[in-house]
Parts: sequence; structure tokens; C-alpha cells
Amino acid sequence: MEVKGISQAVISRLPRYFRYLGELKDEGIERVSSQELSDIMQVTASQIRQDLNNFGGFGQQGYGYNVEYLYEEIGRILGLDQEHNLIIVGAGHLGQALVNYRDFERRGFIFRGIFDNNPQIRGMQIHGILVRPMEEMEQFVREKGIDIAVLTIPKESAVEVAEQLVSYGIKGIWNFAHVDLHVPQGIQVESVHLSDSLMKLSYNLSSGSI
Amino acid sequence: MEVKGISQAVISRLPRYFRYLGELKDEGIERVSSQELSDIMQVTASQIRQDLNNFGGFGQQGYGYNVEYLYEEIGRILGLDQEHNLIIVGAGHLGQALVNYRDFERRGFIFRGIFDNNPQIRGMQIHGILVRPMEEMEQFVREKGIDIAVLTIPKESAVEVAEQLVSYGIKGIWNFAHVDLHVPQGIQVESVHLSDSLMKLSYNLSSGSI
DNA sequence: TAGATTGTTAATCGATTAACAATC
DNA sequence: TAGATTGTTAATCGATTAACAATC
Repeated sequence: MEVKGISQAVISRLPRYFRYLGELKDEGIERVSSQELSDIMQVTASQIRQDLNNFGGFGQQGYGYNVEYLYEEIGRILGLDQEHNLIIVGAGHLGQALVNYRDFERRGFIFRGIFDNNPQIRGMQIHGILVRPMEEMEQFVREKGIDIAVLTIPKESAVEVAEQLVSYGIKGIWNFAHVDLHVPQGIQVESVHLSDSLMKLSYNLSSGSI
Repeated sequence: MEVKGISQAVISRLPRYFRYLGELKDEGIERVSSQELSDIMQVTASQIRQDLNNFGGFGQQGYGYNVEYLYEEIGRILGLDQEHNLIIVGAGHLGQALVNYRDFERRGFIFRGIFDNNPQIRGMQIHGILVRPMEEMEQFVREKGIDIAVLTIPKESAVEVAEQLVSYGIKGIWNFAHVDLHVPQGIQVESVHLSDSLMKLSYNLSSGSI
């Protein structure tokens, strides 16, 4: 199952395949060909087959792909068959938004704790989860086997907090701070730079409307 | 100034250049060579020069690039010299998080209104902005010259609301709903699919730790 | 079996990197 | 002027698309 050297371009497309297959599944559709999927998703059928075949032959000649089976397989490839224990660091609106988002839990991403240094919200409950002071983070991470930390703190503290988290044994960081994090080998960082995204939109607005 | 046919790969890198140049500027650094920038940013000097030269020759042989000038130019390329009028559609935590994020306003993205159909929050103020009912959206968009709508609503209503917004004259949609939006030519959509991002992290956690 | 559609190899296209002449 | 570094062309690399033999 551990396939090596898959490019990030391919990996970036997997969640989208997963989403469309989930919709087909919910519609009760049993099978789909790469060509049909191509029509719906606006990518070439060739790319779909090429992408999938990085991980194995999930289809059948003359038939296509079984929707439910392919959905399950892609879920497995994405690691959605495993549970992940998450903490949120930074209980601002963004942190709260993520905790409240039900979809993550459905996919095996379980929020175990929320940490924030603001004494005003300390002790509050968000989505039934207690907001704890940062001093308790190390013990919490180690004891609860937290593997993913979600950084929704200002960029000023993000680098330092990320280093701490890594030293506590965290394996992945979902970074919303507007800064690039450098972490040791084996630690994964996935950054969501919201203002980068907005600037891209801004560029396309100015130049796309010639 | 309107350069055609720049690939999205290049455009995606511009905000990151902009960010690093801003930091250099704040540190009072006057000039930088592509090689120095390469060392800091972990991209090749060749790529930096190639990227920048899509838009013009901003450097000087034997000298490098003037930090402040290049910063300003990239800002201009990204359209940050122009003001954008935004509305938020969906006053949940995510919508509130974005409204409260001061950085956007600094870059010329001004939040003019917030819309939500939930009667419980209608009439509330968020960051000094009134939450209005969706029925007032059309008039508001047309009268205030809103050009960007931020969709922080569930995917169920996103497609329909996006269509409405386009018919009201919106030019860009910053989409946080977990659905792909299809819009007419000339309208720009920039999507932030948070769960896609989390799944990518999940994949890299499972496969990266072999 | 014939038809359909995959898996996979080969061809093309685009993006990145290297090299170097131009020039400050 | 000599040294440094860009702008730009050429070479390489990787990703996408096309084609088709394998096979259900």
C-alpha cells in the first residue's frame, strides 16, 4: 500500500476524486468510466486513469470503475481509514470554525483539545471541548497521542510553537499562520495561506478582465 | 501592465515573493540578489529571475533587485494597489474569522457587508459591520459596487448563491464551500477547500513516514 | 464473440533549471 | 575596468495527453 514517489500534483487531485466519487455513491450510481468522470470533473480521462494507476489497478476493462470500491480505496490511500488525534492551537474564530466543522470528524480527524493563552476564553468550551492554557500542551500531546496540530495563531508565535509541538512528538502540522514553517525530516506541514489565495484572486481579477 | 498568458504556477508564487520581500523591507534591507532570495526562500535563483521576467525587468545587472521597488511592483501586479469591495456571505465562525483578519484591509480588500439568513445573528455587528438578511444582498451589491463575494456558506446553497451573485454583477468569488463552482467567462473563482488540504496532510502522514 | 474500457507505453507539452551573453 | 548579477536562450526534466494493446 505504501507507494513511493507520487508527485504532489497527483496527491492534490485525490481529494477531488474522492469528493466526486462520494457524490456519485450518494446518488446510488454503481459504476463509472474514466470518460464519464472526465465529463463531470473537467479533467482528461487519461489523467484520471494515469493518476489512479499510480496506486493500483482499480478498474476493469470493458466495465470501468466500481464507484463504491474506488471511493473506499481512495479514502484508504488518503489515510482516512485511520483515526487522527488533533489539537487546535489558537482558539480564535478560525480555530473555532474548524472545531465546529463536522465533516472532519466524519473523516477520522478527531479534535481532542484546544489551547489558547488568552485568559478570557480559557476554561470556555467550544463544541464541547475545553480551552486549555498552553502550559498544559506538552503533557496533553504526549498523553493523548496527538499526531496533528492545527496552528491558528498569529505568525509571530507560530514558528516557536511549531518547534515545541515537534519536540512533543507531533507528526503533522496544519498551518494557518502566514509564515513558512521549517520542520525536521519526517514531520509534515500543510499550510493554508489565506492571503496568498486572496491575492491570487486579485491578480486574476485585474488581468483576467482585459 | 496587462501581461498575457502567465501560468497559474507563476502566479501562485507571487504572493510568496511578496511576503518575503515585505519582510526584507521591514528589516530595512535595500537590495537583494536572486541568489540571496533563493537561499532564503528555498527556490532556485533561476526560477525567481524567470518568474519576475514574465512581468518586466525589475532588476539591474551587477546589483540585483531593489527590495522596496520590487515589493511595490509585485504588489501592483497582484492588484493590491486597487481597492476591492467585498461582502461575506455566511456569518458563521469562518466568515467572522475572515472579517476580523486585519491584514486583508491593509492590502485593499475592504469588507463592506455581511449577509446571513440566520435570524439569530441578523442585526448583529461583526467587526463593526451589520449582518444583513440575504434579501438585501442584490441591492447592496449593485449600489455599493461590490466586486468580490466571500462564500462561507454550506455547499448545499453555494452553487445557487454564486449564480445569484454573478447575476448581481460580482466579478470574483472567494469560495470556501466544499463544492466546485462553475461561473461564466470573465468571472474569477478562487476556492479554498479546507478538507482537501487536510486530506493531503493525512496522505503525507501515512506515506511519508515509511 | 464483439464492444467497451482499462492499464500502460509513447509522444507532446509545459515548467524548471542551467548556462551565458549582456550590462550595470 | 573588473566583478557581479541580471535577462534570456537553450537544455532538461516532469507532467499531461494520446494511442493502443490487453482484457474483461
